Amino acid sequence: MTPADAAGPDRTLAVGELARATGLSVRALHHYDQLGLLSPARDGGGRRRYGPAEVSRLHQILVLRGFGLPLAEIAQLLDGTVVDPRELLRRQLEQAEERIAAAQRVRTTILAVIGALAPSGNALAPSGNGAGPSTGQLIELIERMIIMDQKFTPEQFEQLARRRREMADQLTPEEFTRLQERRAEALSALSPGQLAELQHRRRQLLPEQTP
Amino acid sequence: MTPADAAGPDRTLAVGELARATGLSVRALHHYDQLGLLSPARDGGGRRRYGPAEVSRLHQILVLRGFGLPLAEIAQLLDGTVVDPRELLRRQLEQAEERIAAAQRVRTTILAVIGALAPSGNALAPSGNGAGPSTGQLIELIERMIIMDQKFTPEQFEQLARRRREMADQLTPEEFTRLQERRAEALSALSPGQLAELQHRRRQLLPEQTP
DNA sequence: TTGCTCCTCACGTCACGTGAGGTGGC
DNA sequence: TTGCTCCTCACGTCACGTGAGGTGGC
Repeated sequence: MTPADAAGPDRTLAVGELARATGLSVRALHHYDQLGLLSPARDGGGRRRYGPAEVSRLHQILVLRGFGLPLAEIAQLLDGTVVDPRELLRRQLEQAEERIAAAQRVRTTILAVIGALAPSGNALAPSGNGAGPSTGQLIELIERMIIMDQKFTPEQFEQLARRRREMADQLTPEEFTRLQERRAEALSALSPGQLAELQHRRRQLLPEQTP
Repeated sequence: MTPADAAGPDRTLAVGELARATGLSVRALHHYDQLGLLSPARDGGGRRRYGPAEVSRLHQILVLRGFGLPLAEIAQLLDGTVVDPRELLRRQLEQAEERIAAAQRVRTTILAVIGALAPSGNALAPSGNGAGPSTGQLIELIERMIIMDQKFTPEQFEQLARRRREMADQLTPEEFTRLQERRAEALSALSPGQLAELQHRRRQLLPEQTP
């Protein structure tokens, strides 16, 4: 027994223990080690041993990762190099708000599509009349909902949804297909410039921009 | 001039034109071609030519991609193989709502941190007193905000924020550091089981669960 | 001796980005 | 002849997942 072994109980964790404790994978901890983000000491056999300092640092890593920061930036932050924290907060706030807005647009559109698919009130029934809507019809609907979303207020939108439901009820599948074909033709007849404009408008709606 | 050349004006687009029109990169269109997701015809020189059908299909691809669908699933959908559209809508709705909730938690926390950093009302001033908050202090704050978030109502939270601001004003940097050190010690003194429990609670708050 | 945990390569994933090196049409 | 667009490899990115093959402690 060497003097170094004479200390108290081991307050250190093996990689598997830490993984179980944090819900991370062992591989993730290996990864952090490779990056130099979290490099524990090694025991005689070369096995990783995480002490209080490492546990605490991992703690901080997880907090920052929860904010959506890339690991490289987390490393910079924790090592005190570069980066203005206030600037960082601003950026993360912006990104969070963009994510909220984008996801809300998707949510609104999906809800509208579900509503339009349920003329009799139950869109989620296990296919009462056979196969359910075709993919083509679905995409048609989605596109229309996206266009609707910003041209009308929710009230107008509700009105239109009702009308659309009535119309859809009267269309045969053949008519629906023809409608889609006419639409594809109209689109393909656009000049590149017109197409660019249309796509530009579309892009303004989908990825960014706070409503 | 061969008979095949005698047709009307070319209603077909080169890859670069389509890229400019849609805002996609040429590389992305190449990628879709490789995947078999969108494979245009080729001219004599082997160059891609996108006709009305391809433009229309790309249109649909972009709509579905905007929903967050992986390209592989988009391909299945458009080829009519597999996949129940209603099941898909349900899944995408769930995911959108999870994204909203997660991003809102992050937003709330950041706003609270910014508020706590601004005892004199202006957190974004270009560093009136030198360097701004240290990373350690920032992480301390963030952690506290996360814990606060679910233990208190917004009103209680406001009260605490005020008190915390007063306290922070009275703490010297040395005291702040000591506080953080004590916290790290307390954490490292936890048993793996206790750590697991703590991390489990944390995980329930951060990634999933609708508030 | 049998499990269990640990180790280090090393390739795979996803949706492209980014050159590298070369060809054809205006 | 000079640009511009196009082509096909093919490696890089980000945060790991997933075996592959082998070793050490209870």
